[in-house]
Amino acid sequence: MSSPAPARRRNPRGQGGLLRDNIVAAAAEILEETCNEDAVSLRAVARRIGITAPAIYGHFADREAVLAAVVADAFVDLFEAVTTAGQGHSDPVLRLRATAAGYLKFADERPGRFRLLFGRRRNLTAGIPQAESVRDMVGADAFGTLIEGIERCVAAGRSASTDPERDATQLWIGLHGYATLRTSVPYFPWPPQDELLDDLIRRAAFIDVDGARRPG
Amino acid sequence: MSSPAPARRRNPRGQGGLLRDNIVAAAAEILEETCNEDAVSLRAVARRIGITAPAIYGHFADREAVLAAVVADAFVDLFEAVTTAGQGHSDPVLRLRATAAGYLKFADERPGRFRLLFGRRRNLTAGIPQAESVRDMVGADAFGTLIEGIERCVAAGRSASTDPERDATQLWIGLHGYATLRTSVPYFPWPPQDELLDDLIRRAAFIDVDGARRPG
DNA sequence: TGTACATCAGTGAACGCGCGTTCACTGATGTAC
DNA sequence: TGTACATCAGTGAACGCGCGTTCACTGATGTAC
Repeated sequence: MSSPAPARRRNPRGQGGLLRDNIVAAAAEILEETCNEDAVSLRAVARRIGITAPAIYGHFADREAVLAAVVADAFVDLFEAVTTAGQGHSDPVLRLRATAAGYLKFADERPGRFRLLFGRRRNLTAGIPQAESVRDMVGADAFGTLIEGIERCVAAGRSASTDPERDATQLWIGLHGYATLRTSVPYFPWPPQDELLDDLIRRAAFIDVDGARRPG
Repeated sequence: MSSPAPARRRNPRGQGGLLRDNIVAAAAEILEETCNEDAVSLRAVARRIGITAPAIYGHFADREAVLAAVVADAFVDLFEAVTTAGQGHSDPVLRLRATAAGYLKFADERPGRFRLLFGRRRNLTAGIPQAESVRDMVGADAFGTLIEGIERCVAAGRSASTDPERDATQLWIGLHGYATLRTSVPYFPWPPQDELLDDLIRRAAFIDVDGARRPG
């Protein structure tokens, strides 16, 4: 694949954590380049940083632990991408729209991480308990951003939603379906993203999107 | 993984095609059991049928060709699952609903094939040209079933859709998003499938689903 | 009906590869005196 | 300020594994005479 990185100066004592970060970052890079989690081998990671593979065992128990660290990072990344995308819009409809676009952007720009998060049913999520309510679910923060976005629209009289949680679920499903399908079925004559996003929001959350885009 | 199959009686001359079918079937089985296309190795396939790996080269150029054959089969399977699911319903709304449920059922019962079809962006779809219109797209048959389903509802005065192609796209996106998310985020408090499916159809195709389920 | 033979489906050994993981080790770094 | 030493981040060789693919081959099968 890639040629080995130049020889690396070894970290000073007590700074082993730096290498740990390098390992996770390198694993994420390989993941993004290959979009294949099986391609993230300890040897490939080591090669990229310029260390030897056994050095990784000073920081992680095994290969699975490295991947788990990448997943944890990716969850944080996704949450940040979604929440920051909506900020800066005072109009609640535009805000919700930007939030939704943030999800699509994450999937587009970090396909490897996106696939890792939502791809093969992993042991990584095996320990996560079935949530009774959205409120106490893992990842509730990110999903809550969608609910909140719809609630703002309702409060502003811009959405006819009577059940923001239910409608947020529909919106998430639509966003995720589009994010997934457009990469796996690229030859489908997809409409422009703007148009499709409007359709999604309009239908999921009972919002007149055109009214927000062309006010007056 | 699995212990080798018992010794196999060799096919009579001219019947080599039988082994070819066995190879594809075994590959599909391994795919379903592991849900991981990288686990479909020629050696594992051979082990399962009770032949040696090099024998596969009499029927396929290489490993990629075996996977391509599985994909081709899976496309046919999906199309059949979707079309047959809707048959037998005279009510157009119930018919559309059953068609949509067929998609979910396929994803649920054949997750390995489903992932292979819509998973990692493959070389397999690299040669497929970008479609200008849905009509001349690869897989237009299966998608056409959705369009047709909506058109029937419109014709029966049960759907307010003014653009069945566009609405079928929304329905597909929703179906796919749900099929994907419910397996990768099983701990989410998903509503019952019936309920969610009604929501999807109602919103995507402007249909009063309750009217069809509780007639009168 | 009997025999020699060509066909070809499938075998078995071997190749070079990258992998996860182990183990004993090295040698630069910081510290104690 | 100088030296001996303990620490520990990282090395290098080795293990056994499964992989895709190649190659020369074998031996049951069907056919020609």
